[in-house]
Amino acid sequence: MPSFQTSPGTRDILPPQAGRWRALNAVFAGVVESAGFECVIPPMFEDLGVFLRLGDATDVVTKEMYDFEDKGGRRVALRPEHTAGICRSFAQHRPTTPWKVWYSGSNFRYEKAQAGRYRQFDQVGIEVLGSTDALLDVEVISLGWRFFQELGMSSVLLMVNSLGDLADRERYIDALRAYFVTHSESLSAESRATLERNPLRVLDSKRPQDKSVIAGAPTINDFLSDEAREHFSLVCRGLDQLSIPYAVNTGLVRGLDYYQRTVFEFVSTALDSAQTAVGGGGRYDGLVEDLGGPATPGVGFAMGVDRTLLACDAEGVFLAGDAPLDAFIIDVTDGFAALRIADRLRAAGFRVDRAFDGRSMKAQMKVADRSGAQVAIIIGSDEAAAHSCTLRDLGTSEQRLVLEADLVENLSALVGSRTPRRTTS
RNA sequence: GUGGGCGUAGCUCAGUUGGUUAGAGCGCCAGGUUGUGGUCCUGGAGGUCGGGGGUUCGAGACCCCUCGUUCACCCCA
Repeated sequence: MPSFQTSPGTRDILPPQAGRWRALNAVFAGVVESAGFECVIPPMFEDLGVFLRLGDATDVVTKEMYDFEDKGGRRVALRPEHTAGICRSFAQHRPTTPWKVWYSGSNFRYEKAQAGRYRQFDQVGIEVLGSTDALLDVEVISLGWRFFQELGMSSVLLMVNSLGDLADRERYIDALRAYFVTHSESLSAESRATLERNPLRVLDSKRPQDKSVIAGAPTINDFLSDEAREHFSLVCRGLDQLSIPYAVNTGLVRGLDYYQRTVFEFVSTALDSAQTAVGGGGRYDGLVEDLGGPATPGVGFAMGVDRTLLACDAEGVFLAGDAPLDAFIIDVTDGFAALRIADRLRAAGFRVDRAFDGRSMKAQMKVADRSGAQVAIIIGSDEAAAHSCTLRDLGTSEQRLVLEADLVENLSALVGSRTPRRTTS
């Protein structure tokens, strides 16, 4: 057992899995940049106060925050999500609206790890600040949908709901509390405790005992203002226009307090663990103001990278790996030819690796084979004497002798031409 | 934070009611093939059996503690 290993809830993303993460990020960036979103990179930690706006009744704030005092006596916290930091950033820099940004990075929550849930977890997401347009909600949702489509997933379901405006929501919470209180003897002990803190969360209970009580609970529908109802109706009509399938789920409440009006969640039916939500988001019109900025509406989503890849595994899709090598150089002389040729071919734009430690030709050939390279470039004493090398196609096993001076041309013929890398000389 | 399962080689796992030097497959290294990979054959390296304590003549196995991991709850991506 080594002296050190990863801390609980964290892990090393090793190749080839790490290559898949980068590929997923690339797919995401491609989707959202096609809609005019630009990348933003906020800090990983912020003043604790930024995150306290997520809601003092939420677990994210009350027990999962990775907070600490730094050497200057500041109370800071590792971000548990990106949205609050991005709203703080907006309030600080006041960019022109609508501000359409995307991000990719780690978040931190002090929870006990389980399938699809880690203390350090990655999300990709988008936020739009400065517009109340319901069709913007649709655009945001549609980009999330397209992301899963481009990964090749077919197990993703979209659930939408409206939490109404602040006043609607408060009236609803009151009604919900009153209802649950009168039925509290039928509720589980856990749900009774939840009821004290946040009646909305009781709707999320997965305990069978609570099912019937929840089924009879008042729904948010009856409490929506005319404006909120119209907004939600536009969202649904927009999704219809794009032929994006969805289900209205009046029990969908989301875990953070800042949501208003539209909320949505993407769940994967391919996941059989307890965590099936691969992403979610909604509208948060009061958050920027809460953080001391101008009253600014906002809408966005975050997708869990880990869970999305788990769902891809379960579906057997998006099995992207790292790009293979073009060539592997085998030098059984003094190694200088490999050194020289590798440098030249890389400058010419090829992906090239080689062996070290003066191993036997057989050993180097095995490494070349495992590397996935298409071509082996072999330099033995005969080739070295003739300023040449043997090009062996590892797929067909055909090989021929070429002059070192003609190497780029001959390799191009086998693996295709490449664009030379930029040099300063 | 609470509860259950599991910790034996790099990986996946065997290991009988406690009984000699702890095994297999895959992977890795070397050789067969002194200039050629993917197949095959042979050999080799690699383990304080998660850690600590206890029971016993004797513990990988049994007991306690601890750490880690995993699944679930809480909650969430």
